Amino acid sequence: MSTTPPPSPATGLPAQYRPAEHEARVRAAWEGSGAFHADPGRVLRGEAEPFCILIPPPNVTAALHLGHAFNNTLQDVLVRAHRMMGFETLWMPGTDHAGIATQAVVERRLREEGVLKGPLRDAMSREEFVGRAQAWKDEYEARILEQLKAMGCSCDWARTRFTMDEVCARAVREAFFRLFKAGLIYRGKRLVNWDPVLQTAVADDELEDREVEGKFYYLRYPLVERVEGSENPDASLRLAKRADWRPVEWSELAARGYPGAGAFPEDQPAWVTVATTRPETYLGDTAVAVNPKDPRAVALRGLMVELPLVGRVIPIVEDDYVVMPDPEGEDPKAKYATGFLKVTPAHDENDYALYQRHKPVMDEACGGEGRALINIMAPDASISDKHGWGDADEVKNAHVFVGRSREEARDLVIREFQAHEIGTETLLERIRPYAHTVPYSDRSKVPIEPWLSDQWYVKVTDDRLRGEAQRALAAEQRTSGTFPPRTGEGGDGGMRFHPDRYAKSYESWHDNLRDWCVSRQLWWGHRVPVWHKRVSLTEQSWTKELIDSGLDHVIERVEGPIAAWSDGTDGLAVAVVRTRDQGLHDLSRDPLMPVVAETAGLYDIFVCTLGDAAGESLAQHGFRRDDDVLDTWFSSASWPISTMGWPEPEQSEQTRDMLAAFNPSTVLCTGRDIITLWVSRMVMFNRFLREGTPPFKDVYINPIIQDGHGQRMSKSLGNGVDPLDIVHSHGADAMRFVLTQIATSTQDVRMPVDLVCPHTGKTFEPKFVTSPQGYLVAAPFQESPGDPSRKMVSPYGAASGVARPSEATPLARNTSGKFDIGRNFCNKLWNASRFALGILEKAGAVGGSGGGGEAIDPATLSLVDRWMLSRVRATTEAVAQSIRSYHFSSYAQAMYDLMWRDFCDWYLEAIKPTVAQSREQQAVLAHALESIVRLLHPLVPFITEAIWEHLREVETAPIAGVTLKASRVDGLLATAGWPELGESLRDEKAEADFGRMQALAGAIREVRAKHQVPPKRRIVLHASAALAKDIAAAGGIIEALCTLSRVETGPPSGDAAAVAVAFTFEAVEYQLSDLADAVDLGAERERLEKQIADLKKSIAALDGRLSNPGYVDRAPAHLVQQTRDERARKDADLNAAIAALGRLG
RNA sequence: GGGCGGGUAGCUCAAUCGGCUAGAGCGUUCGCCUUACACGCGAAAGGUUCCGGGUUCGACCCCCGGCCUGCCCA
Repeated sequence: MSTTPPPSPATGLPAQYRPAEHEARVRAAWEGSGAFHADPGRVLRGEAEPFCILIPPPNVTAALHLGHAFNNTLQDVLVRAHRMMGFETLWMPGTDHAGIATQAVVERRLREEGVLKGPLRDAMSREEFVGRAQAWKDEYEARILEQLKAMGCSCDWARTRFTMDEVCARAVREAFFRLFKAGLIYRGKRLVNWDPVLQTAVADDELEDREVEGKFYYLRYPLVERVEGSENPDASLRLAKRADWRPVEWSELAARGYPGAGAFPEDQPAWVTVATTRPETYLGDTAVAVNPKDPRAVALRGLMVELPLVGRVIPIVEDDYVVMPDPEGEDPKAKYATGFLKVTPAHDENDYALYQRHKPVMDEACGGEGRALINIMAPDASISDKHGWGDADEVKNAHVFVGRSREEARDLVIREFQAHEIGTETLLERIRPYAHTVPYSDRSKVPIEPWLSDQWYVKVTDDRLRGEAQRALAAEQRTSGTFPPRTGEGGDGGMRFHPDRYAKSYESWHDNLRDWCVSRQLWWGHRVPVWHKRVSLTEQSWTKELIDSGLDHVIERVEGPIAAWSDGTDGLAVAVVRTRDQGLHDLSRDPLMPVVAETAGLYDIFVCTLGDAAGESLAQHGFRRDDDVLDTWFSSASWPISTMGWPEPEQSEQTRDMLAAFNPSTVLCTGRDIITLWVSRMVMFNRFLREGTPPFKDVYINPIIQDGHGQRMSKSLGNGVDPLDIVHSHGADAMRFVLTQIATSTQDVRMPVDLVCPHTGKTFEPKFVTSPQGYLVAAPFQESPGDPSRKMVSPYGAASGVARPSEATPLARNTSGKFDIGRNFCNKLWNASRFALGILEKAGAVGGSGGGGEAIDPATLSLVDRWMLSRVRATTEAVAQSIRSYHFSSYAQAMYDLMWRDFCDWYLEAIKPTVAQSREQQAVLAHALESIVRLLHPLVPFITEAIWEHLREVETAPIAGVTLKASRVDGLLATAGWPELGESLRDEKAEADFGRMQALAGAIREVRAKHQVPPKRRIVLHASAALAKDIAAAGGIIEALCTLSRVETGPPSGDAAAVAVAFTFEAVEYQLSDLADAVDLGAERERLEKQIADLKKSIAALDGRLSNPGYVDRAPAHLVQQTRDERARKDADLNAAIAALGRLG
């Protein structure tokens, strides 16, 4: 049960809203009530429409920053609004294990603690490490959930998930299994981004490019030619005897028409010069490439190149990828190029691509299929002949390099090239400095090694995945037709992006999709559920071999090219067997059984199981489980269904009926970088695994929060602001209001950040420094403003680990003046409510005495009351529209205007003299305030709930057309009804009439201000009979708003006339008197002269428009008429002002 | 290299379909502790809508070219 607030009289409320006094109490009431717990039964029984958001699970590497606060605030705004609107609302919370990122931070912590010195794998067991990571996860999960709760997020906390918990793990296992069974997961040997420290593949988005002052090394490779008549019995050039090759001399090149050959000594051996930034990789070179347009290319045809020192003979291939040299040119590549490219396909992406184009000739030279891919490195990036370098024993001098690190090997290669000669020259031609970008691992901060390795791939390019993702897009958002037509499955066209321009990003991503490497060489993650054994199979013996391998019970069920079977123990597991990846062809089309003569041999058999029991039985027969874990995005892709208990939601009370009620969910809210990483994959998985159902109907892409320097806030940069700091300095509601207000559809948001001095509590702008990654960040140590002897640690200092807070140098909190608007807004709301409650209390409307009775007919109300109700009605409609279209900023802005401008500035001021006596006005006041508080609740839930504790006690007469449904749970505002104001409350006449009164008040106030009339001084308005009648009809509001003592008809007379001032309103001149004991004529003249000048200027502009025949003839008639009316009004105003000035003399 | 944004008051941002004297908040200036709120109230000043062309009766908005800037993808 919720904690009941003390029923303090509203008049006793403090004059300032202090968030800390309310947030904990309100939060406890919410959490105790179960108000946020969704009931799928209501959806399935048709009692309520579902509204569902899945949280983008924050990763557990670090606490949340303002960017997350932003994203989650917007989700909560949607969720709270729809809950009040009567939807059965589910906001599914949870966190993400973030495999590599978490493993990296946990490793870093272990190293800081001194637990870890050398490589992780030598220091502890997998189980021990996972335990450590689990502890980290527990710590940060708790912090993150606490942050979300402190922000007011109304998640269904009882259903909180973690991507590695049992429920999610079950779904991930099933998803992998079904994809595997469908032939959509395969094993491939590819170049990956290899992190040699963490020793895992990393994704492209886990890289950062760094500008490096490197060097270009120019290496001379001797040209050779096959000795005529030599026979190579092996057909393998690699194995060719030394005697089979002879050096080519410059004179021969000259004879072949090689440009420039004449400049070299005729009888000396000739070479080509390759330029490289990574000379150590030359050990893996398997070709030299030249551009076919290069004039030297023709002369080189038929020749080969011998790799110096190691002696491998490799072909020269022609490829237009090669940059032609241009020493004088602008392009730095051409400027530094020699026109010859060393090709190291196993250690460079571009070279790998080039190899694909020249595979036959390169493989042949190296001795067969796939042999030109020579991997010369171990997983730690040291030079090794154990990972695919097959000819290290055959070539000369190779072993001097083995065992060296990348850096040592580079130096050694250079020294060797310097020490050896070709003819009269050294093999090293020259070294030039060269600035270039090198990809570094975001996690371990070392250069990435493109590395050839066996990995698991999801065949996302298959139509069952990519096609489904493309067809999910709403028809009107599609622009390209490059994907196959619809398959007729449900869910096509069900998904829409907001703002819609992001649909294009989504589309083009899929157009250029490549298969997705899902294995990671980590310990923290979902372990790949595949068991492996290498088996020798021949046509005669394959059945026996498989039986010996423990696959006996499956043999009879083998059908077709892809074999699948039930394991017979738990009735669940099915497995698929695949052949070994011999080359680089598509494995999924490679039949295993039956074995035929040409495929007989060694096979790698991979078995995927659903349950571990099957795995254990395989293990007994020598199968070994894959060590790798899955890419985090694999489990993220399952998030929409794993959280709801797929594949067996009925197994637990928590997940029962959830999929049926809430999949697809309503909207996903996320950042635009996530479209490619996550959105696409969720769509593929959800549609593949649930018969075409998309995971969500809408995708809302929120802007990005930048710091004061325009840099994106991020965990890894360390420039993030803890939302709890803002909650501390401004309150959760102030933060939420401002975050909503800045969520426009076009712009990212800049958020200048200050520090709060922990010694003095003062806010100040920190000193900034450039971080090692090149970003502008608050210096780790800061000085207290005004007292440099007192120091503190900045949040960046703490996050980056550069500085550790202590008692003497405590951690400073962040804040930002941006949130003042929200704080002020809350304070305004608080005081308006306090004031209104005080009035209602005095009138006896609090506590059940003033309610009931006949509904008030709005038509009988005073002008200001009708106006207020009309404004509330209009805003309710505008806000609903803003929410429907995800225009968060306009929601906040509409509420700001309604609460502050309309309700406080005009309505409350206008009713002050009358409300105490008018029960009708009290009813309007109560209904208007209550509507505003309800409309504001999704934006500022704490303060509105705190006000509601008092407001819900108010009872006044009902107003026809206003429906404010009661709270559904524990009397909480969070479950109260969204205000419903009927069309009957629309009152355009009241809005127009009140608008006139506002303009009149403005005119009078301007005179008061110009003449510096003391605010309390009551003055006299001399109006025409007609205006006096309108003022009277408005019910005394002009008198209140302008501090008038009275309204007189007719001009001032006697003494009053001498100190009266004229002003114009609606082109008629009126007078104000009793402004002061004497009027400052100079000020009055100045005021009128300025007014005349302004009027003349706008009349000239209007005349210009009207004198344009094109405008009068072609513009819509009503606009032309409008302009003419405007012109007439201005003219009358002008005449009145001139007359007034004339009278001043 | 391809794609998508942004450039509007000193600052941060609005401006619906091409049509109001281009609007807010902060800051500034002037006057006020007016019995809800100084985290407030009243008033004011402040604009070559990045530059150059074009379409149009009319352009912050549409088209072309350029400059600056941010992001996504390769």
